[in-house]
Amino acid sequence: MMVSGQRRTTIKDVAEAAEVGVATVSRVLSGTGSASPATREKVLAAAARLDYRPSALGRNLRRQRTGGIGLLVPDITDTFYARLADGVLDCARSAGEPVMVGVTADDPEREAELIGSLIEESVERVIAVPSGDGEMWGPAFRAGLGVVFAERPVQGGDGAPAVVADDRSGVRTAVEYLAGLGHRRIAFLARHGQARRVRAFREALGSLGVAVDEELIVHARATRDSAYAAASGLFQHRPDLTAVLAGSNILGEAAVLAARELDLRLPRDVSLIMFDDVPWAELCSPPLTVVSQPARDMGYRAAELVLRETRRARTVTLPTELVVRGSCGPRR
Amino acid sequence: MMVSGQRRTTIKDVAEAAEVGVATVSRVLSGTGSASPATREKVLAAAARLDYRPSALGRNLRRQRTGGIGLLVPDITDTFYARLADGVLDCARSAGEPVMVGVTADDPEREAELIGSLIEESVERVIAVPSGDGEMWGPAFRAGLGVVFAERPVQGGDGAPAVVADDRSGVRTAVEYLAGLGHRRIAFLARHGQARRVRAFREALGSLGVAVDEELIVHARATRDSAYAAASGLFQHRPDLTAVLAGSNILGEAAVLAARELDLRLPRDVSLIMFDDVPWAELCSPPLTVVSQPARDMGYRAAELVLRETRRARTVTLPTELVVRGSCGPRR
DNA sequence: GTGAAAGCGCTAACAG
DNA sequence: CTGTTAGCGCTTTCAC
Repeated sequence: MMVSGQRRTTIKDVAEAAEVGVATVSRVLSGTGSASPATREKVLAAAARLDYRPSALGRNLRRQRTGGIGLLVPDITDTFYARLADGVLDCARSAGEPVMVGVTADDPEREAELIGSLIEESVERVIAVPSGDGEMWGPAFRAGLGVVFAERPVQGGDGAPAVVADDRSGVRTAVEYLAGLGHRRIAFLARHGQARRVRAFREALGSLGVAVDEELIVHARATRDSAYAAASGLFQHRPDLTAVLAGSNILGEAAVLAARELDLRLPRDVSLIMFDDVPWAELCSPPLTVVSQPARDMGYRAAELVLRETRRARTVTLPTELVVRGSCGPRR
Repeated sequence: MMVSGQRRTTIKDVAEAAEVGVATVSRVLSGTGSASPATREKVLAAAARLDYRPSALGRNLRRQRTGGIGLLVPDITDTFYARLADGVLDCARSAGEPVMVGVTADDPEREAELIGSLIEESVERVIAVPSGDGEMWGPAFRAGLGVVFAERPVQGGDGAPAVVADDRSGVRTAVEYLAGLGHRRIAFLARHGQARRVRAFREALGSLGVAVDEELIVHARATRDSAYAAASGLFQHRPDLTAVLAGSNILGEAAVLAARELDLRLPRDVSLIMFDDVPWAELCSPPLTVVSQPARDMGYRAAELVLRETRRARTVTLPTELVVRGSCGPRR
């Protein structure tokens, strides 16, 4: 029977069992250096017999570096970030690296705390969807962290690499499609932190010769409640709008709900395009036209980047695609 | 300008800067033992000035225990598990514990690998949705890991605690509701590993005096493709069924898609109840009647449990609730 | 109240 | 090819 307070099997135990020195065990097990076939066998056998697992703690402390990578997302419940995380996790797993996940709730303060605890854990690589303006990343850079941003680049990001979707082209394509359907009063539901998309929205409108109506650009915080309030408020204050571009799936969901609540029919009364393709977009009534983003790829690429080299700052831009379904119609 | 290869600030640096011994620094910073107000100040000041963060590596190695907790889920992309993870992450954050997340894809082999790497990282507490029959958990128990299972208990689980939803009552309520609507040919779309729910389904049917038709119990693997294949196959092979209970939101999604593809109308041609309430259930057409599960709470409770004491095995069962919307109708 | 010193498990020099 | 040894950063006796 197994007692609860058993000591962990250490490299020393293996060395004794195999009747060799600890260094030899280390060499054999880590594949470094050389060892005679005979000793190699003895060590392997002993290790297997004792069910030995080298302690990452000891190794990391000695080598002065931790393998693990940190992942900071605003909300793991949002399928976009869940898919992003999935990509990161997959890449990390094939590299054998553990991943520490933190949820920032898009709150810079919470983000700073999480960065702090990552540093404390000696995590030296982190992939993050930065909150706010990414103002909390100074300490991280100073601590020598290898950072790759995802979804949103950071302004004064000291040239930290980022993996982002092609917002400009995504927004432009959506707006042009809407304009082609005759729409002129197009609203944009944005989350805080989507400055790039808002800018792209203004640009797209401008190059189409449509005047920008600032009231039609509405911002929400990253919660379902805030999203709903924003969408509902928009529909009520501006019953003259004929189309909406939602900056995220949460905002799209809110828009569908709010429209339904106010008895606005899609696409008869109002057309809707949502950023990010999610499984339910097809199940919705009507099926939603979306700007799909390669969320999983973004995560995977970010992980690849952070595992290689963070020195040379690059920004990887991944393509978006307009997926036309049934939520847009001609201007009423 | 900051060079890249800077050494991490250690307790020794702080000791020197404060002109005290390292032991004193340790005592002050960890709140252990006593120190004179004067030294206390000096130490705190030095630590703040140097922006010192104690290394969890050193601490854990010395104390022979790691704070962190491991979290193993089948699929972080499934909103049920994402919400579960969210609960865990939230609880862990308020306890200041880092969380390492792994995706098992419901594959026992992958699960075993992940368990191994958690042990290697000296993680000593783990929350897991076990894959398969949970046959890979022997080594974990042997290694002295504190394990709490979530969603599914493990049969010979050595009395490891588990936090689960009340499957029996959830299934029974759903089946009774369907039966009350006149349905007799009720199918159950199950994921592998949902043996409890299948059993409950048989029981519920039995106590209602409805014969169990084994062909109406269909199993799928934990992927969207497999779910769709199962749902589609079921509808095609058994056009006589009048109601379906889907064991997960992935299976529910598949059922809606498959039904639509085969031109079966909900709820006219077939009634559908799905396990797990998700945001899109309301957006679906028709809105889906569901058995809601407190996914987030399950995660939170599991984290609380694993952070306290794992010794005394308990199984926490959380209630489910039938949320009636529009996907069920009287037998056609 | 405080400092010196002994390791925790591991790897990388350095001898042999 | 292999064993001995010196730490990595930290906490914790144990003297002072």
